[in-house]
Amino acid sequence: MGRTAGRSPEDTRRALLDAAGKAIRARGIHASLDDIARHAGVSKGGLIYHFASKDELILELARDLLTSFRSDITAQLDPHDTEPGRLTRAYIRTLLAPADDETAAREAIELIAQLMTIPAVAELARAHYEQLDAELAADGLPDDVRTLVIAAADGINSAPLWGASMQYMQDPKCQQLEQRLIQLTRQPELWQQLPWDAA
Amino acid sequence: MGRTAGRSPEDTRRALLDAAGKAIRARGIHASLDDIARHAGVSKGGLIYHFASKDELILELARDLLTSFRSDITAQLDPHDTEPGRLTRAYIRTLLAPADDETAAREAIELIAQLMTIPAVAELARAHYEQLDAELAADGLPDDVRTLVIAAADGINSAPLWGASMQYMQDPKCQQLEQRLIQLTRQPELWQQLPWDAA
DNA sequence: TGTACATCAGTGAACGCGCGTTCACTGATGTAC
DNA sequence: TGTACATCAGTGAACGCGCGTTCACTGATGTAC
Repeated sequence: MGRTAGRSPEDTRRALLDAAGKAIRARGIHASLDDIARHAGVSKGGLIYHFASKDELILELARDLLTSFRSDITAQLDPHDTEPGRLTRAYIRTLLAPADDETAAREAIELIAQLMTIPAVAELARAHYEQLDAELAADGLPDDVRTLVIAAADGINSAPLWGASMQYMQDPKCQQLEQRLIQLTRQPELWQQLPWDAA
Repeated sequence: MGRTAGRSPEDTRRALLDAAGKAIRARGIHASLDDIARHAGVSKGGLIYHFASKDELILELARDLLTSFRSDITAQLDPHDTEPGRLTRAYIRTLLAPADDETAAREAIELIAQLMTIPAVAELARAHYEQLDAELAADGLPDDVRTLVIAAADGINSAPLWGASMQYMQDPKCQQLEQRLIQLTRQPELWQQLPWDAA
């Protein structure tokens, strides 16, 4: 019956990716194409017109999520902040931002964890990770402080993966930690000048 | 043909769980029962004799992994250490221990991430998380230091999930961070007395 | 200590169904003239 | 501005196959006497 009235092909494609994300979050990687397609208001054949196979759909979904994760970080860059560590601060804000409705950053991360079963997705994620890691390394912070701060942000963010409730990150403890991590990026000497034992 | 010579049913069960872990790590949750069974030297019917369904096999595997993760932590407890934070230190050591052959702790964690698709596994993991979280909270450390230290350990440990190479944790940066996190659990005042801005 | 019998620990063939993929068609959209 | 035609954006039925589950059967093990 041809094109569904009032929707461009790009809209359909977008709807399919969104539906795929929602379905896979709910039912895991097993979510069927038929199910995904119907939730996007299209037939299975229509889905396959946009994405040649299930693997391709999933790969595109991963690409989409990784890209939007990266642009979430960029959006958190403070334009008035030109000090060393500005990207690291944006990273912290992105990972620790409370989960309001449209901040899909963390949901994206959970979803990526699911998609990792497909090798092509794992490879893609690895490439994104390396790129971001290199940029963070060039952000002007000393290694030891950056390692601490990034690890702590990653840890808070991945807690829900292991069973922590989603409200965990709203916890005042986490909010306070976020403030302190950001302060450390501004005053790395606070950490470095502590009387550390020799390793 | 009845019992295979020279192996007790418990051995077979153990072999099936191990094979399931290996197969799922390699091929994801899609790994077939036939494949798992054959790698354990048993037929598909033999597998189903021990585990009534695939979901049950996976649930038992998750139970096994979570239990061994927990006992890995206990094994890292220092019997001479009776100071506050001793469980936290064992936790740090467990998560940051370099991956030698038989320390399955981190591999277990990666595998659990895969198994989370099954709701029963997610529920089980949540229960384990809550239990451990409660014990860590009762470990005698101030909240802010514990939150930092646990988050940092979690972050380092979960990095390979997102694409970091497995050698990442062998990195001197991570080794140094481990030392410092442990020192912080012994001298929490180092962290608490830093001149923090008011939130 | 040998024998009978129940149960255990499997085998392997068959079934059936969910689901990814293919395919023949089709109505709406865009473009040339 | 209307018309013809190619292409786009789908539909929906059918196929086929991988895989989880069932089932009838069986040889080894354990136990009672």
